[in-house]
Amino acid sequence: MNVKRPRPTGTHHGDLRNALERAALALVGERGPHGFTLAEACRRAGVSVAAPYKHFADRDALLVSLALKGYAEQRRRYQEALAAHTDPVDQVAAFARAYVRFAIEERALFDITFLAGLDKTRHPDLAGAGALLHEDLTPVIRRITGDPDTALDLLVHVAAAAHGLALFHQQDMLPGARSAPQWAEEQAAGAARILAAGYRTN
Amino acid sequence: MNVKRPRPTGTHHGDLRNALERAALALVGERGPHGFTLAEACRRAGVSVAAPYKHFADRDALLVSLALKGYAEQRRRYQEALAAHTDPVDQVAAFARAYVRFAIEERALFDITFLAGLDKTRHPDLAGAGALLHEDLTPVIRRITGDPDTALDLLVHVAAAAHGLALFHQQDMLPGARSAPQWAEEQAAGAARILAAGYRTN
DNA sequence: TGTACATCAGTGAACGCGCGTTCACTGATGTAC
DNA sequence: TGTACATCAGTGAACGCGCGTTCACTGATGTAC
Repeated sequence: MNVKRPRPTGTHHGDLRNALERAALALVGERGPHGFTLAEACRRAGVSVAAPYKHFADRDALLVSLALKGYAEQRRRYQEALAAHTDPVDQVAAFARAYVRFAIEERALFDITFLAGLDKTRHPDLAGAGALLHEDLTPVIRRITGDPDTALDLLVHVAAAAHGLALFHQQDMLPGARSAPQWAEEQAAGAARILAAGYRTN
Repeated sequence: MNVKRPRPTGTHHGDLRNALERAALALVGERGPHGFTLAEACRRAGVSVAAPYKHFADRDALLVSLALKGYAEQRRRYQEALAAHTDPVDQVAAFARAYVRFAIEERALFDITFLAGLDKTRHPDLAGAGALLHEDLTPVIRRITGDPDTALDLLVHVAAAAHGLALFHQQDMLPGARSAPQWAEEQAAGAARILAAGYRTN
């Protein structure tokens, strides 16, 4: 029962596609949004540099595959956050918190979806996956402010605040106790509440 | 009177340091935060690849020099924004607008200061320059909410919202009319006002 | 159950590329006399 | 004003490196009979 046998059955890896994706995530986690190279991922998967081309068209295709997983995971988390509340302001706050939490807990996925510089015009699937997130959120925001136009404004504000807090946290730009992950999450929820309240009274 | 002579006086360029920095800015503007290479900058400055080492210790040193200029320009803009108003909420709104405007008008400088992945622990000057920005802003925020701790919270919220809006704009993630630069600026100011009001009533 | 065979996930060597950096050098510049 | 000279900003050739991608190949796998 050798669990970590390097090559389970002869020359066939058996799970190379996943192994490469895992290696890519690890690389981005260690080295930042642009830290992934095919060659290093192969090294870590214990495989020759030509092997990935049996599973991915090219280097970018592997990143796109991960970006799609990133969008799916985000969507799952946001839907869960929305479902946990009934009051729309609570829902928006929970979304903002979930946004920052995703950026922290799944930093590599977050980096790939937002900071790896993937060209969305060359990979239309990505644009579609991003649009889905938007669709899930708009009905919630509409309950806060009726006008669809200002509703979108509020959504952008909340997402921007969460995004900014996530990046500030990630880049260690927050001083002292504010560098804790919970602080960033908490503040994203707080900012979302204030913004929602501001839009409600308008 | 040949104004654009490629090499004004013999083998001496005369203004190579600046020419390299300008080429680097152009590269980052065209290719993104990681688009700068020493070799390409040399090509554009019409100079051999060894020439930069007479002016910069290495590749990173050139970027650091530009980052410092980026911080200085930001500071100039924020001080100007603050000086144009007396009411602290107006000042915070003007700061947020100036933040987004800097990101748009001086995109390459913005990218280098925030997205090029310069290691601040290896370049302490950068950390110091960032701290200066913080120092200029805290007295203004203190006038909105007396408690220094919540004042810092508000500052982080406003900066985060502006940062997020700037990045969303830069990455073309804002739909339709919202993709205009003025919209992003306007919304940053609006978000700052709402956040400031929220903290005031707390 | 045993054998022949098509499939296809891997190998390993090679390619061209652009990069950052180093080196001995050269020749224009500005200064001292 | 003219000349000798130290300085130093440039050259150009070379280096080693890691990268993405291609290619003919090999050998284990699972299937048909």
